[in-house]
Amino acid sequence: MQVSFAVQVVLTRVAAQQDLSLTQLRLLGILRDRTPSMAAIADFLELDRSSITGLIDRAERRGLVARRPSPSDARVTLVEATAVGLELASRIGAEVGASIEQLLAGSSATARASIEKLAASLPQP
Amino acid sequence: MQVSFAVQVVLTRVAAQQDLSLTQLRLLGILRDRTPSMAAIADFLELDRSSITGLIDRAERRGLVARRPSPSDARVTLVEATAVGLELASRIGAEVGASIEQLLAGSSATARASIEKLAASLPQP
DNA sequence: TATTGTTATACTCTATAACTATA
DNA sequence: TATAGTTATAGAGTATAACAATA
Repeated sequence: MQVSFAVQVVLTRVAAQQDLSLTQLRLLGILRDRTPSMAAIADFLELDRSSITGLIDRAERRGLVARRPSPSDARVTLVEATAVGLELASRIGAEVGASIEQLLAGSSATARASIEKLAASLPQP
Repeated sequence: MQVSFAVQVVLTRVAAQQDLSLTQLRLLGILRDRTPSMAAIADFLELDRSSITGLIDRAERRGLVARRPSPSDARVTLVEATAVGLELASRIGAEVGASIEQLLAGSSATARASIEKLAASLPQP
């Protein structure tokens, strides 16, 4: 639990530096390599679909993402990161990586291996 | 990060089962063995003092905590868990412990030792 | 009929700024 | 003057229920 909270503090701090919430940070992470539907985003984040509407509204207002109609199903709206959003996502990814690395700075190779093994045993990410 | 999110999912689920937010869950955890001032709670949770007013209002409305004047300083309000709040905190503590234990079910003794060592190396909890 | 996304509504959580009561 | 707590206000995040458009 301590480890968990330490990581959350790191993520929250990195997000706050870019004036983002943890949810917006996770959204950008999802959009780095995908262009999911609203429903798919709700599934990823385990939120109700009605919550996604506002989330995407706010991200769109900031120019980080854009809505696009699905070519195959007129009911579906796809969401993609803009160039600005992708750039920010990339910057955040690097920052998070560095911060986690720093968190692990004092831990041995065997400790890291143990944690990786634990992570692998967890329910699907 | 995977480990961190897995723990957060556990905590959020346990809190939701009792119709509590993660913040209310943390509050109850704090009050298990303390009767802090409003300001001290703000420090623990790293939130603004104005946020604590509403947090305690809602917990008080649910009968989980009670405000009490400080005997030594008339400006200070102390917060203590009620019997109901303590009972709930205890139940939640057991539930969280069991869930984390389950999360670690497949991991070896050396893996656990590594994680404990990492936790010990982290900035003060 | 079932699914997708939105709207309307309500609540929690959080912060900033202004205020009061006390020290 | 400085500190503790509250209020007013604003915004993000979240859910439930009802709805329109499409499949």
